[in-house]
Amino acid sequence: MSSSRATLIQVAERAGVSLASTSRALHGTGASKKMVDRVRAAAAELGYSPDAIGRSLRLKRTFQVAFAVADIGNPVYVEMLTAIHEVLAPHGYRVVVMSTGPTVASTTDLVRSLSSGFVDGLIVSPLRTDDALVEAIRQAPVPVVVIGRSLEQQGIDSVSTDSAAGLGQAVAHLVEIGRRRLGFVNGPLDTTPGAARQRGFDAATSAPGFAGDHAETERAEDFTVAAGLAAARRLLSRRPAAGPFDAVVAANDLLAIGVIRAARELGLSVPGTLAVTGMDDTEIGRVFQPSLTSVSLGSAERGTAAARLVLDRVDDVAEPARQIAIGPRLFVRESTSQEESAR
Amino acid sequence: MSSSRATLIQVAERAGVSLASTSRALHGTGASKKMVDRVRAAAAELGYSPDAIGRSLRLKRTFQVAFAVADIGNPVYVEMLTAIHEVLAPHGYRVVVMSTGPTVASTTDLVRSLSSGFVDGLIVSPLRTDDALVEAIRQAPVPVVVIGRSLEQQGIDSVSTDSAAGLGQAVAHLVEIGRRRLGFVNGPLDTTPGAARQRGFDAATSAPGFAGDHAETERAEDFTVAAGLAAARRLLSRRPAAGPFDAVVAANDLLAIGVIRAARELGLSVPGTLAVTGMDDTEIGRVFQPSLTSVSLGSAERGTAAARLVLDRVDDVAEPARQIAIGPRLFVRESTSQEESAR
DNA sequence: ATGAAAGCGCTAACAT
DNA sequence: ATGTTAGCGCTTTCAT
Repeated sequence: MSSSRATLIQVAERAGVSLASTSRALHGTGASKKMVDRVRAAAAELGYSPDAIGRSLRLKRTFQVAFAVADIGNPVYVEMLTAIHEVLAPHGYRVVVMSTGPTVASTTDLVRSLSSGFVDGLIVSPLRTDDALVEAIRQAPVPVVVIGRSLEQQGIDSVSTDSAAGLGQAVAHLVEIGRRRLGFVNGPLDTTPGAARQRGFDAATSAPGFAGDHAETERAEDFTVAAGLAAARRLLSRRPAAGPFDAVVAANDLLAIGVIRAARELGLSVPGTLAVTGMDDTEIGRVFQPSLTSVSLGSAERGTAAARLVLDRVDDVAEPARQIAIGPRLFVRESTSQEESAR
Repeated sequence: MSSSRATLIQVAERAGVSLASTSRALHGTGASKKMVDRVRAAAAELGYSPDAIGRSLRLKRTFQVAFAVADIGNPVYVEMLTAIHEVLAPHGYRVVVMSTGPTVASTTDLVRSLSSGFVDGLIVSPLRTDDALVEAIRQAPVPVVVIGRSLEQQGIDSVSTDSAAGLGQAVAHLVEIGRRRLGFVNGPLDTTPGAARQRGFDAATSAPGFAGDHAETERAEDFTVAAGLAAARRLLSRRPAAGPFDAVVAANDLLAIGVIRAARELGLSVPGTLAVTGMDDTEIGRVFQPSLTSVSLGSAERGTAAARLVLDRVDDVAEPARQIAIGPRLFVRESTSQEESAR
């Protein structure tokens, strides 16, 4: 750790020119070649590097964008973060990771804290949403992009996906491979994804064309492996009149892994006796044994889209709110394949 | 998004008092109750919230700490990030995530960029280290804490772990459960962890007390599942004179998962025919099937320790460099247990 | 093309 | 206890 750093004034003195010329020379805006050389040399001698804070104060820009999520441990958010970073870094933006906590109130507080002005924009993926949060977002002093639910109506930029339709794809696939008695392990219903996925499952299994014999939901406390394991134990211990479950749809990959572990405990082979699908198409699901059939909701694409929206918004504040939708897409893997290689 | 925000001057005008009194009243330092009430009221009316940039410029503190890693997708770093966040957030610090890229040069650049002064400290976990990086860290204008290799000699705060010893624990365990022909799937040797783990494996398998019959290394391109799969295919296709491998030590959990997938391809049961150990004790390893025997290097603890070091350093710059070591610890799970429940 | 000077929002030293 | 004022490092208008 060295002593305090050189300022622009010191560079100016060293070069024997004015402060203004020094600034201009370093930015290459309207300065003679001679001036530029002279100033550059002085800056190099002093090991000068511009101060981000002074610059921000003057420009009223911090070159920082925050990404706020409930749980950075969830692989979905990590994927989004990586994608966001890739879009923003080339534009000179740093990404600040913030933890919201699971409640709406804590998320709302965080959005309100933006008024301290340490970021130029925010990308937030709230697990739960209410009117207060929506209002806080509208009042926010910097652009906010929401990943999760469409809030175009409310005049908020958002990137959404149709997880209900995604659930339909999973159900359709299971029926197509001959499964008839479906269980659904969902997360908490009061969360945005939980509610959407429940709607999707209910719609798919109550549609006129549904060829299955039975459909039943069990709710996990949380979108985690442990909660999925517990929920699956409860679900699989029940014996529907139509016969034992031959497939379980899980609301995300972590829950699906919990389901598979529960199946193994009960001596049910996957996918032989029990086919299992996940959602989010995570790396962990892809490398799991058996690898997980999963509905991709385009985590990386959503991150990319959100980052682009923020970038646009930072430049042009006036445009009307935009909404970008990323379609779900099913990837079939071992956990629903009849011809899985023997263990 | 509302219009521009109220400043302290505006609050002062509204309250009809001086700027200084306003600042003091809001901080509760030496102001009468009357003054405090008056100012608070004015602030509330205007919806005032302090500007982080103005404050930073004056205090020469940003209340930000950066965490720089090569690959935020690696679960180890996510665990560290979570731990760092938990320590720093209560102290009012935000955490900025930065991506270094895999090379030393890019990491060195990043450390040098600190001179722009947008953070009060840096926690960095470099995959590779060289003299230039060490020098850049010493020259850095803010405290830097290194997670990975002990750099106490160089006067740099660091949090290390003894992964070589950890490898010894894995080898000892395998020998103890009767395995005699060990393969080692390591990552790149020119990385800090790769080199340390190689030393650990070599030391453990060439020690006088080593009861095994054979020990051989195969190097993966990278510390990932895909690289582990490829390396394991190469390793397992070889037939040592002493007989086929009955155990593989992997340099981390991701590689171990790759090894298990390769074993399955080749029809080798794990742990029956082939016992496999990982390292890092990640969530993904714990929920994998079979769950992974793994050497914990205390990712969360290292993150916590690093965050505390930065915090101390921000307050007191003068203290001599400190080095904190977190001991490795073996967790035995299904991938090396003889009595694994049948699939 | 160059220089002088204002001012971004805040805190703290100094004066009253 | 309260007010006045300087100044953190930078960019940019304005004048030359």
